[in-house]
Amino acid sequence: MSDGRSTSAYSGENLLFLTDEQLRQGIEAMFFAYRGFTADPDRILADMAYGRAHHRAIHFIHRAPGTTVNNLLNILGVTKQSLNRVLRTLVAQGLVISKVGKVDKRERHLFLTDEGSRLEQTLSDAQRARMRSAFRDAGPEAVAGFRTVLEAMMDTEMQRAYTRLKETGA
Amino acid sequence: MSDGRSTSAYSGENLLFLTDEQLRQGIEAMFFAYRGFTADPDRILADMAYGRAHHRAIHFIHRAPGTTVNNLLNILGVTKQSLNRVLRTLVAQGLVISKVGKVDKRERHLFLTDEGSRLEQTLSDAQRARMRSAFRDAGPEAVAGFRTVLEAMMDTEMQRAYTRLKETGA
DNA sequence: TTGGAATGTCAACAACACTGACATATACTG
DNA sequence: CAGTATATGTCAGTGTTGTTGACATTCCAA
Repeated sequence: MSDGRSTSAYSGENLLFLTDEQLRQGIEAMFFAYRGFTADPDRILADMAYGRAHHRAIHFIHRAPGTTVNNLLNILGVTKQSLNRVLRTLVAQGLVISKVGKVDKRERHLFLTDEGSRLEQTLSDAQRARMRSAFRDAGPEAVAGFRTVLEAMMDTEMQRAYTRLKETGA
Repeated sequence: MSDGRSTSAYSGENLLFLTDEQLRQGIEAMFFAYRGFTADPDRILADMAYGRAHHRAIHFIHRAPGTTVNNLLNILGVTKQSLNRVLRTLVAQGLVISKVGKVDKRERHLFLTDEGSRLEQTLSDAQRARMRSAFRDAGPEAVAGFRTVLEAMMDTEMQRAYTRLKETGA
């Protein structure tokens, strides 16, 4: 499976960007960048009783208000027990409200309260500030490439979820 | 702090890629892509008694054989207690050996055993396969942009660590 | 020799994930 | 209506990974 430098044997095309060394640099770049990506919200959350899991829930409830628990479960890719633990605290602290569905009363639709929205703003401002700085430094072409590679790296189900959210937001 | 659509007010330049909506898509792309990025090694490790922390330690020991514990600590960004727990199991299971330093006997230099190297191969083959597929689908220009944005997203200390590793491997 | 640096170890704890089992309410289907 | 399926919530137990704090050991250097 390991190519070594065999990829450079492809004659006409320039496939040097697919050498093992290039791939490894990509892997390490993902690792270090993801640390930076989560660092700012993590710092904010550390002072409160919340963690990264709360941030994720709040983010996607903000993004798709009225989403059901099941929908959120699929997006976040965790078990219902794990999500429920997070949601329970968020509801108890008054950051999220859970409304029984009108057409299907088994479903719970999730919304941020004003306080929940405020926290979402604070967290996403911090995260966006870093993303904005990185985007600005890199320029539009680099950003387009960044998005192309990330989309190609997702599992297909997540590509669908991502695309659905993208279209919602536009 | 929140720009709204104010970024589009910049007259001459095309800064539409810096709107809040674009930034949010970037944030979500990072989230979903990182899941894909770790999914394959995680599946392999789930069958063993190891987790993602073991993978990271093995990766960087492979990358820089003979690295000291302290050096690894800085790269991984965890406490020595947390790393020590991982290293202890890896040494106990015979995947890693820890050699007392020659010039400074306080230091421990870390190396993979043959078995450790085999596991590293298995894990990195899986991770590289996904990265290779994503890179190939996206093309060289996109890959260059991907790397540019990720580097801009790192903390400065991590940029240094990343660059140092990059130069080592080249 | 004293102080500081590097490392290791023990203990306690928290966040966040997992599985498995079970409860409840609702909806659909035959 | 009876039976099954779905959506959600909850309890109990477990594992990985991270954290602090405290303390011992070893070694180098002033």
